[in-house]
Amino acid sequence: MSKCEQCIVREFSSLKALNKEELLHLSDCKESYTIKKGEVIFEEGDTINGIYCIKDGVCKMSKLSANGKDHIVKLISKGELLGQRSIISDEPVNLSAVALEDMEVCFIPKTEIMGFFDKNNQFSMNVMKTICGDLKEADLHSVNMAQKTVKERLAETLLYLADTFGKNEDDSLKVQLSREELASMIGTATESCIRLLSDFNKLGLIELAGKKITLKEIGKLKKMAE
Amino acid sequence: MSKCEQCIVREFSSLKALNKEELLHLSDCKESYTIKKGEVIFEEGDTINGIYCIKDGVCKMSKLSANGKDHIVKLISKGELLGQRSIISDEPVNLSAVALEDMEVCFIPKTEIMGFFDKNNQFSMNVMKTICGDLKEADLHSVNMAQKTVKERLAETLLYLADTFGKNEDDSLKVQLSREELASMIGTATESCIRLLSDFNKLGLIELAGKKITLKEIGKLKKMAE
DNA sequence: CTTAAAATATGACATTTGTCATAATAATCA
DNA sequence: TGATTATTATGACAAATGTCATATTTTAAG
Repeated sequence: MSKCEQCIVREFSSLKALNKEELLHLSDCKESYTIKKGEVIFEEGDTINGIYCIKDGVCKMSKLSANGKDHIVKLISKGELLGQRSIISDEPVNLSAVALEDMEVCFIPKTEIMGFFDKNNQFSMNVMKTICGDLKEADLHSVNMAQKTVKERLAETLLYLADTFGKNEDDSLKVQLSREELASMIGTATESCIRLLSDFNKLGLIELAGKKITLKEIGKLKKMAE
Repeated sequence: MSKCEQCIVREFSSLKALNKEELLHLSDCKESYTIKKGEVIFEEGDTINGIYCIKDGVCKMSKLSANGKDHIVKLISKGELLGQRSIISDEPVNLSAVALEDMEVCFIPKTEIMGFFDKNNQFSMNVMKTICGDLKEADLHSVNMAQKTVKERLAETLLYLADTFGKNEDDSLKVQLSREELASMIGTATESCIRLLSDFNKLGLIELAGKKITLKEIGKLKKMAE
């Protein structure tokens, strides 16, 4: 079993507040998993008994809307914790988590986390700050959904994907989403998303090669996203 | 100066975790204000040096979108705390707060709040739970904005207003929003909002009398909101 | 009370977006 | 490899929504 003390990823999450003793204890009770692309980590409504620390890979967090469509609320990647809200609120999770690539995660039992909350004030503050950041993001996201056009949202999302998850050597976006997934992120019909990507392509803003998307005119895309 | 110890509103917020000693101290350093309808409590980008505890009244929390329109993200009323996110993140506020009715609020300095975080674990947990609840709401809100039609969002919002803020003796909604404000909540043009209200009115789902809106067919509205 | 200003309402029309059909391409599997 | 299926792409059209013009009503100011 790998040691949490030597795990670099820990430094990027609230867990950085833990001391040596706490880390040793954590190493003993955490469980490491490998999750294959497409696999479900948990589903909306599930009761989870701990949180997941993402060591590697990206997953989508989505919610089923009333009309039966899946809406991707956000993407989560290396260094982030999954399921904090559910544990703190003591409620089932309200979003589903599905791996977009092969992932490495560690599961930390609820009891352990609650212990940290109890004894490590800095950890609590870190978690609180993270959730506050999430809340700010979420509010901004609502406004964008409500006020921006589909075209603006697509441009914005492409830029976000490039900024957050980076590019391959050939300059194409690292996270590969299907058109359906991309549509579900920006909140539109798959066909509309495809059509707009085509338009962007024809305008020379992006380049399409199968599933690969390459941003060509960052400046113009930024202008387009307003 | 009123005593926090005897304030009933406190029982509805995270502040319920405070003990007698803490409440006495709080009474000394808090400041009570009256805010008139339409007055600004703070604006997006302001640095605030504490949080506001709403004793009475309702205010709107809004964000300016890129196209210059104000979008109302949520309404806050009696018993809620304002500005927690900003204080915890140590950042300017990201939403503006404007009174929709005359309000009574208490201002609690940041130092005081930070002290509670430090010494009162239950208070911290309460705040965390509140923010987690807000986050869940915000995510749901995003999905609704992205997936529901304007009509559905209007029906939903009317029901929300009735549920959350109640009705007057004549059965009309207690919180009075202008058509423009209502439009800005559901994320649509003012004219579209007016038009749909007219439609609802003609269908007998609601009744319009000036600014007053009365819900007539709750069941049908619920079905409409999906 | 009268008048000006703001808010609400409605029509006409343009634009955006969704839906359904179908074709073209890519991915998967026997 | 070839056949089958899923994904991507595009056209045609319908529905939803936004915009602008202009009444009508309500509210506020003098």
